[in-house]
Amino acid sequence: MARYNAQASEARWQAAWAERKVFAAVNDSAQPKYYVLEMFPYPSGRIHIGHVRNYTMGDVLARFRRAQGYNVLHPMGWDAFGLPAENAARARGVNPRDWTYANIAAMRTQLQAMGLSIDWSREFATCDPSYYRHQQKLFVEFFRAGLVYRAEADVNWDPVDHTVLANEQVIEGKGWRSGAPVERRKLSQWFFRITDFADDLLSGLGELERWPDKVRLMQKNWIGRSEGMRFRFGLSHGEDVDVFSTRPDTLFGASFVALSPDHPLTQRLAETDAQLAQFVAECRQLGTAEEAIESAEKRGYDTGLKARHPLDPDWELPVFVANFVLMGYGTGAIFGCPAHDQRDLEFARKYGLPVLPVVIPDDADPESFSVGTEAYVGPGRLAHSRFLDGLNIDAAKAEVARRLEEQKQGVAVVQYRLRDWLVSRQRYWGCPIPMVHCPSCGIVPVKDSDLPVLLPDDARFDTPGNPLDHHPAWKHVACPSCGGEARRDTDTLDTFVDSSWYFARFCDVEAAAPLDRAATEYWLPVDQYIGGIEHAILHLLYSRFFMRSLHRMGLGRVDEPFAGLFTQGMVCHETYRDGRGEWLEPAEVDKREGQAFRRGTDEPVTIGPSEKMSKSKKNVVAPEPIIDLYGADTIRWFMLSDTPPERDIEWTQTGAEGCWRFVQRVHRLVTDAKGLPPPGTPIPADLPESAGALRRASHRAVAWVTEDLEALRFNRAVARLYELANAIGAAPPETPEAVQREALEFLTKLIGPMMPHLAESCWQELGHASLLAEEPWPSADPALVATDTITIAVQVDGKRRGEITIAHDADEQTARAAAMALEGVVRTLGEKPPRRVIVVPRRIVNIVT
RNA sequence: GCCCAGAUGGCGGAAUUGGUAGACGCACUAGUUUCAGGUACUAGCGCCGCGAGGCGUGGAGGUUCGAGUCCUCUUCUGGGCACCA
Repeated sequence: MARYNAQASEARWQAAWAERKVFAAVNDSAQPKYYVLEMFPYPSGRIHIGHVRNYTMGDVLARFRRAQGYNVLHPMGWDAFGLPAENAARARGVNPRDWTYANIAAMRTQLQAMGLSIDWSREFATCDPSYYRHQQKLFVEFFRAGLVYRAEADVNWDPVDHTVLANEQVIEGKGWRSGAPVERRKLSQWFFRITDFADDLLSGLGELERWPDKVRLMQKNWIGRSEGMRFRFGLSHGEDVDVFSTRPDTLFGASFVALSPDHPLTQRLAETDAQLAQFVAECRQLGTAEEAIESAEKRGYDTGLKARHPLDPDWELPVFVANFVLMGYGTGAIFGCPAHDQRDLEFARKYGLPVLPVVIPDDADPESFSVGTEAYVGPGRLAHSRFLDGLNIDAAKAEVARRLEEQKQGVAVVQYRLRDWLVSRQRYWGCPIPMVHCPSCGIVPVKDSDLPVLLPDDARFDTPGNPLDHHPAWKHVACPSCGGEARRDTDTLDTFVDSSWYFARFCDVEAAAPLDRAATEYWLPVDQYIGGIEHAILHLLYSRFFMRSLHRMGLGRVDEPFAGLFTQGMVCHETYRDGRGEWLEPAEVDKREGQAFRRGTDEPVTIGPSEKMSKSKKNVVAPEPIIDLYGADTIRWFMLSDTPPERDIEWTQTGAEGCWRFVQRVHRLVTDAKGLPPPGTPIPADLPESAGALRRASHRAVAWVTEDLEALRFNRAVARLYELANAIGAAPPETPEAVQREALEFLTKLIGPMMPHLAESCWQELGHASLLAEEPWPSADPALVATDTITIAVQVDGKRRGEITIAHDADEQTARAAAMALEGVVRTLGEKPPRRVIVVPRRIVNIVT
């Protein structure tokens, strides 16, 4: 019998699907819609095995929902702007655009070889001018709506490469490429006003029921909402300083006020205080360079100023500048309450400041309770706090708030950790910011009719810094407003902007406006979004912000872009090292009798733990050779098998071989079936007893696999399909052919979303002229899913002593009688009469002595 | 340091959500087929024990007729945030 030829089959069915445009989504359909999207890839040049897992999962869902009758949108695009293209240009002199589009072409071919049910007519890359022109248009809209603004900001500046670095690109205080110590510089930069939506982004998380709790929690922490008070201390030299605190209840435990080294008052004081200036400079240096390494020691500088306590004008507190007070949070100044804040405590101990507990645990004595090296942050009642004494924390906060607000000294505020989103990048390969700086008119947006602002083709990459800024002509333009000489903004947008709305563009890629209202309102939100956990905060938060902004600007109505989110695990592999400790690639290793050797030799190799695939450890497995050897269906099946999709999966050669064997086995089950009746033959009414088992197994498989796919439990669906294949293989030869046909058709349809090429071949083998991809999902007969007899366990005192098989609707008496008659039960009970018999219908019988 | 998640055979994992622990796959063992390798097929496969039986879901307690599942404490592993007042 001919083996299944995956290569021939896969090419053939891919062509058939393409020819009939099976996967084209229609924008006006009476069917319910289903939008499934995997996070689009960066065109690095080749797909890796993580992509294979990601896109396989999305494809299973897309095919499954399509078979269920949904109008499915399953598009693909390219997150095509970014640093690697520019680095390639610098290193090898290639044009970033040529490099990117060549990579896209290569990866498209590879993805298509996987047989994904993608509507390729909607493909675009974010570096297409036809995409980024709309993004520029949106930027102008954001600008007009006041949602984007320009401000001075401290940035990470690489003095060798002459560019701003993202925080992630600063490693131990040094530029990741140049190795030069990063400087902090104040530069004028563009910001998106994401903090405008802080509360909305936070409360919206509550409705995202089909998001992992973990991601919602991470976003919640990132937004970092704190309720507290901002209030004013009068200073001895006549100025005021505002502080923020979440614990105004501890105000009578205050022993100092501390300013950030970057606080404006600090700056002013430093102008006339050389020692302070020196201290501030030291803090700055520590700021970026050492922060990550050392969990910095608390250091302070006593300014000599005194602060008047807001609730007692006769009480003076020393004013310090302290290295642990951040300018970027709250007001950049705090009051220190050492007994109830760990940082304040460390600071107070170092500088000999008082430590007065004012919140006492309920079981402690206010007079003797003291704080040693651990600040007390638990619940309790106020003490040593005058009119607050005896109150609980919440009541004390309320009372302090009432008094300070009455005195106009303070106000209750909500503080967020979230900062506005800095989107300027001094890079070439990104979306140009469509703004013009005019000496007389200021900042003026480029006219709509002049969009897109195209990247110049003749930029040079042989000097450090921003190629757009260096370009001799590009930045010189006429002011859109007055027509005078002006200068383009030479920065490009953070690539996270590109990915903050691409899913909305997929709804109508031809639209003349950035977004087509009707199309986005039909398709959005994305019903199921699938991608890596590494985007849990930034990309997902930015996209949520974008949709809210578009709503506010009247360009959309959907606030939450992704109704369902699934974060899949990574693909891992064992690591190998030779005797000298050098890493070896999997292809350099042979395994025999559980030992590993360098291929073709007896030199032993040490097997290390399974880890995320990385070039440095050489444990990378490329998908192409696997697809060439076994076909796409085998690698898809592997990715879905065994490991739950949210966990890391380990790639193993033996596992892949097992999947390949199953491909062959399914094909054999179908081609070996002899004398099947024609498609559509009804099942005979009077089935022999022996046929019932296969029918029930088939219908149960349909029910269970459907359930599992709806819940994205692919590994369980795979296990059910093995069971069905086993049941078909084990069916007695006299099983009626119509029942065999039903079982084989179910098997074929159920594997369809996972191994679509094999399934098409089987479908054809079973005598069908149609494409399986256009066939509806099967449905199970509930009567056949339920069993008529069930086997339940019988326990004596909680220990299993046997099992009984009874009718599924057997009454308690029958179950009890059957249980009591069991040999094991009789023997265990002996002479003892049971005290109690617990019968849980369809579950268990437990006899208690 | 703070927050979150997890721990089940040699391995990946399943367990109808408090009711037969180990489905399904991988690996392994024995046998059949084959010149041989592979494939395919049959049987076995948590641990101890010849057996009856006993033990068993990181560890220690607890609730319950009954706990992998619930509660308390604890150990380890992974992840996120990191001076956020």
